[in-house]
Amino acid sequence: MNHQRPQKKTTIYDLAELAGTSASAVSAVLNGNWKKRRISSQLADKITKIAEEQGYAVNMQASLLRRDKSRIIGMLVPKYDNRYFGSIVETFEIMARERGLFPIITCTLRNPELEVEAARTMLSYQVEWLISTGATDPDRITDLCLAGGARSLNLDLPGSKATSIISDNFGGARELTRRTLLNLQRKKGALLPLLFIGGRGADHNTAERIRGFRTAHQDLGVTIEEHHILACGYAPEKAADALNALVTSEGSVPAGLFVNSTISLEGVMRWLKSSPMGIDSQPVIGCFDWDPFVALMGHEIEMARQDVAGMLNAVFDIVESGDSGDRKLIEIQPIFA
Amino acid sequence: MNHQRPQKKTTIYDLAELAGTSASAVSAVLNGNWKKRRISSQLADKITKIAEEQGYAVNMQASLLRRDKSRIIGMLVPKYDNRYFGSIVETFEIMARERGLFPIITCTLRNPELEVEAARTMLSYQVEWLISTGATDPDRITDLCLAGGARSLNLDLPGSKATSIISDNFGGARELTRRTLLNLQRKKGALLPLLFIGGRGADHNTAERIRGFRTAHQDLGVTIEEHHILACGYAPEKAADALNALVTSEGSVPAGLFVNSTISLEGVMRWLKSSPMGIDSQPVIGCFDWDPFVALMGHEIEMARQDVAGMLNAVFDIVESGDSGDRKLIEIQPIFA
DNA sequence: CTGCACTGCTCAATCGATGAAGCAAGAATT
DNA sequence: AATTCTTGCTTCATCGATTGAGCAGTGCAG
Repeated sequence: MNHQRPQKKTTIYDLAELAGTSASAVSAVLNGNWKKRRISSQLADKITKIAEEQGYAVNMQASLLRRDKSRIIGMLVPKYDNRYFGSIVETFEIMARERGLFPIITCTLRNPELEVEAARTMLSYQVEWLISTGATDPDRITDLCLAGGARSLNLDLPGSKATSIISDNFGGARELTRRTLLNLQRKKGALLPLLFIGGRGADHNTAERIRGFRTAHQDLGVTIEEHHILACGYAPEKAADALNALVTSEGSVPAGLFVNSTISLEGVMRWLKSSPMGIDSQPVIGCFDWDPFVALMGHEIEMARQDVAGMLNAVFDIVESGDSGDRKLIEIQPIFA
Repeated sequence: MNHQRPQKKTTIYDLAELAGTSASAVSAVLNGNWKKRRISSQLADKITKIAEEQGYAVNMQASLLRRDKSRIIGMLVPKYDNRYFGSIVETFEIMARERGLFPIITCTLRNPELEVEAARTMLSYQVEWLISTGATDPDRITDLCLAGGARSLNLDLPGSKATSIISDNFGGARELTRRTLLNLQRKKGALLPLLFIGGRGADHNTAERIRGFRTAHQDLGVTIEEHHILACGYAPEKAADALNALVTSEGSVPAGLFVNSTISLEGVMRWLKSSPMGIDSQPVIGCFDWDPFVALMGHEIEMARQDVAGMLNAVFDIVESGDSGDRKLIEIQPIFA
């Protein structure tokens, strides 16, 4: 048996006693403003040394209670299961730390109730800012923040009550569609309309991407089949089901696909793999989102990679300027390989 | 201009004034032990209603300062850029919340200094437990926790000073190797030794997987080529470089590969795609880790999927039993499709 | 009519860190 | 010698929530 009982925590009072001084001197030394408070450098050195020996760490709860700013920044994110959100979270943490902020992240599993509960918890922890990423009801969260003394921003999906930073979904989809149409022309020798699959018709991003999809077809003079716009949801199975239904009613699938996320693409690829169609009749694909393995799959798949660093730079510009002034919609161009 | 100045935060004193009662009654009501404190249900209802109207949220900093347990559980994770860690983080959050714990997660980018700094910060936030996932120096973190009044566990990579929960790397690699050898035999009609690629030879997991790799070859009476064990690091480029070097010195690559992570696999696949070898001479692959798109790639790739839920159940069993007693090594069997 | 139990609350100390205000002793100025 | 200034600290109130102790008022037994 090896009892690893963690020790009782050291406080500034313990350090003060060890150093034969007062807690307030210790506090002044440890947060670096001992010059302002006219503490001698001998005492400062002594206290610093003792603090190190004792492995002292401030009690943030006590410290933050006293201060007026928490320097905590929260983020709500739907899932960690794809490269887009993974990259958002990782970049967010790095950028927050670079600015001396402490990031807290929570995933809400696309569950509206969890979103609200998580937001409340974040407010309890005194976040100064709350970034709602891909939230189902961002305005609800903005209201909570407003009542709870925090500022809020929306990322990825826009809301109407706070500034929103999103991809240029229209422009990105238009370009992705254009590229995919040309890839298809190269392969088949003709301009043929694409199938749009994945996403929720009700959400802003999907609506804008469908608009870009339409515009790109128009640009090239291609007529869209209206029943080939399938905003069937994001889950992989939904995409597979939608393709099955299409084959049942029409006997085949278009030669080119616009897939609305890597999550949907997972369903599409699974379906294609098990489909009765021959390998050489595999469709040309464009995907709105990026994944490294997709880039390596047999198919040449065109991908629109959302500019995560660009979006988060915009977020932190606002956070640092402290300007939650008027609610803007900031659109960031996606990147093409 | 739309000044979204967040309001000053409501405290229990504000609520007490509004309800014409004392802060202590408000506190008792809001944390649900008003029965114990003999508050009438009329007053309880009144306070609850007012709190809701005001959008009150406790100040956790103040609350935690007073309580003895923080119910905060921290996790250090190297990256968010693959399905394994993504799944660990997501499952960790869910399980923590189910148990009334507040999870804080930080990624350390495989940077030893960041690991230590992040651990210190977590201690400042009064975590009760700190889970080090894939840490480069888990024992250092355990020491910090011990000094700082927290308990610690290691996940994914073991340490010597705290209980560690890891995959059964030996058993998993042995089974994965066996399956890959048989796949290769099915394809080529003969038992041929595999190439091991990826990971760091110095880390426990890679060493154990190499041991499993050897044992599986022995089991089937296949002789390993010693210079075909390439623990070249995890980054994709490292794997590609190692393969290039091999081709330069030997002119070709073995017909079967054991790839030590999806990250390394990314490099391997990239290299294969651009390699001069014909498509039908693509090697048979086994990968220690899982990714949904890999499962869909043209190749039949055998994958050992680490049992994230199983590992985290073991973590929370220990957390809940409060038993950091003796340091054990708990190994969880990976899952084969 | 006194004593005791019970109900329904309030008071005040406390958690640890912070910083404005103040104090004592020596140095410098008049 | 009397005064101001400067240095180097300490004291104490404060942040918001929690909780043991205590206090009025009512009900009921003896």
